[in-house]
Amino acid sequence: MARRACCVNEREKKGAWSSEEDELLTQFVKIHGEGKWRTLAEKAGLRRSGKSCRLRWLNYLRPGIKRGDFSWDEEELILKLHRLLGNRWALIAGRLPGRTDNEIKNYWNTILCKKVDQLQGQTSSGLSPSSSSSTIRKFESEEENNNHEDNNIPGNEENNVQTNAGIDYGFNTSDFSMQIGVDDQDNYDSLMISSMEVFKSNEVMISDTMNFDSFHGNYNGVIIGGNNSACIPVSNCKLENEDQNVDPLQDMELRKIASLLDIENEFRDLL
DNA sequence: AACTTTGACAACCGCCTACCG
DNA sequence: ACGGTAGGCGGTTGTCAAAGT
Repeated sequence: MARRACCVNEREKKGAWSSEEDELLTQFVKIHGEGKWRTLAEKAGLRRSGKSCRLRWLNYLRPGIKRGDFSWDEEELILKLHRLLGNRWALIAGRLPGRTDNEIKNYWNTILCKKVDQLQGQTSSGLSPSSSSSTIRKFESEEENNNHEDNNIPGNEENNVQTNAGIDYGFNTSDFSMQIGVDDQDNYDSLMISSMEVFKSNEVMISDTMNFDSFHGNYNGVIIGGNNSACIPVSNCKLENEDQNVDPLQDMELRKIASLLDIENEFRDLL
């Protein structure tokens, strides 16, 4: 269903928040609580969209937000979780107390992905061609994308479209690291997906919510790999004094993913 | 000193799902 | 069942300060 752009309002202010606006929002949330952001914005006299208020509160004004540099432990944990979860920043943030998904995403995009690239550069000689970053690319064009779409579940119609229990890996075709590693489009054995180099399964179920746009179904002999994860040395680490107050649903999902990928042992300390 | 480039990060945008009437 | 809204999420952009030339 097509949706109109929400919160389109000529009167709405955009751009950086002033300290006065921050104060207004903080006071109002303290009194009335979170939620109903649009009405909250109106009642507080803020010329901001509900979304903008929510974002500002969750990312900057909310109590307990940790600011400043990431510690080495946090960095390691992000690398490890990213390897497990891909770009699921909200899930990753759930494991780093005081850090927001936006902050982690920014940190990854500006710092960590470069480090990972460097690591891969140092170790690329030991990588299979399919797992080196050079083989990871965006779809070059809409046409190319459509070509894959046309071959959605190649030669496998009767086995196709096996959705499962809502497992959502959150990848999509705009994920820079996703590729279909096939020259011959009938050969999907080398299907490559970011961040899960060790993904080996005889029957991988991909849910409708995977946002692949063009890929749904069971794939035999799928190997999942990606430039973000290859050769990252991941030591077992835990944050010092880590508050383990983790959302049980997130916890379950982590377990589910690790189990599906058959990498529970590697991530045991996180689960 | 002036200009350009780069890095960091706050904020926005568009899409999605859940929920409600 | 359907349509509209709110909230959530990830990708992307805009902005500004620092670094480089």
